[in-house]
Amino acid sequence: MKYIDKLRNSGLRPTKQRLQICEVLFSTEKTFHFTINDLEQKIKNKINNKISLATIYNTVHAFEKKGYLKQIPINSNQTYFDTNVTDHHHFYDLKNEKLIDLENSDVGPINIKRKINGKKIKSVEVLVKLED
Amino acid sequence: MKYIDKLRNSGLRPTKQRLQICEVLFSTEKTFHFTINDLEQKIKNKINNKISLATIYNTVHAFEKKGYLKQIPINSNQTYFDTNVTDHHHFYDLKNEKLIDLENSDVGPINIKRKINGKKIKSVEVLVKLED
DNA sequence: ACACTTGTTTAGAATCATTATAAACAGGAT
DNA sequence: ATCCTGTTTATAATGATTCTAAACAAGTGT
Repeated sequence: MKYIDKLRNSGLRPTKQRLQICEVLFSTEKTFHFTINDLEQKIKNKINNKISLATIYNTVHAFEKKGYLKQIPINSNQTYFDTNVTDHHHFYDLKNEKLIDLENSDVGPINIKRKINGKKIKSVEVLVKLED
Repeated sequence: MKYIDKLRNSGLRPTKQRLQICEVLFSTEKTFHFTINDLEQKIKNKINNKISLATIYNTVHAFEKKGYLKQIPINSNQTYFDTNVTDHHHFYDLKNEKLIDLENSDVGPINIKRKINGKKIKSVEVLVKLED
């Protein structure tokens, strides 16, 4: 079962709650953006039972650390996550405060010419802010 | 006096406190990154007298709206601002939680091929995360 | 110079996302 | 089944940001 692998890989035991979180995050083909609150709501809707915020934060952060989720760099009062962990970027519509995926092919290769001593590049993320 | 213009342009009256904030933000040739707390400290050091946080937030946000300051899109518990409002990008060193400027010429032109109906691009920002 | 209106500053309270706590509970190895 | 250790939970603590409302200052008109 792939959820169990994801959890074990993230250093987490496969508990009932965590499997339910996985179900919400990873069962659909379509990827999506979410905040912790969005996720809490989705879980409440899907199963008929709430999972405490502490558990949700905990699990999401473990997945993020292992690369099963990505944080989207944006200044907002809430942290946004993405279930799409492939290399890609985002539009951010300032008026609606909505994120839109931007495929890598829509941006073209980004070649960072400068090097920082002793550091390697973990990710390159482009945020395109939109206004009316 | 250019500070007065910046303030008036941002819809703010040039008060003593706001001029002092301007002095800290815009008097040096060298640009810098800061959080609201950093700024509060800098002000305390520069003048011998504190300015209330409400005033600092207020002024910084007005400047940001007018483009005299830029928010740096990054997920952190604090919001980062940049006095460098030219087109440029950032490295973010995950270990030290430090930002480093990345000149446009070190990234090369970024051409966003996809268009969103009725929206125009306000900014394109690249964040390069660094690890050891 | 004075008074008046309206914008500003301030300290402190309120809010809200996130993190910490510690007690009850559950996995899973033996 | 037992035991050890990790997990869940409700709730409290934290900390950045925003709100509030009272004291104050700018700028205008007299």
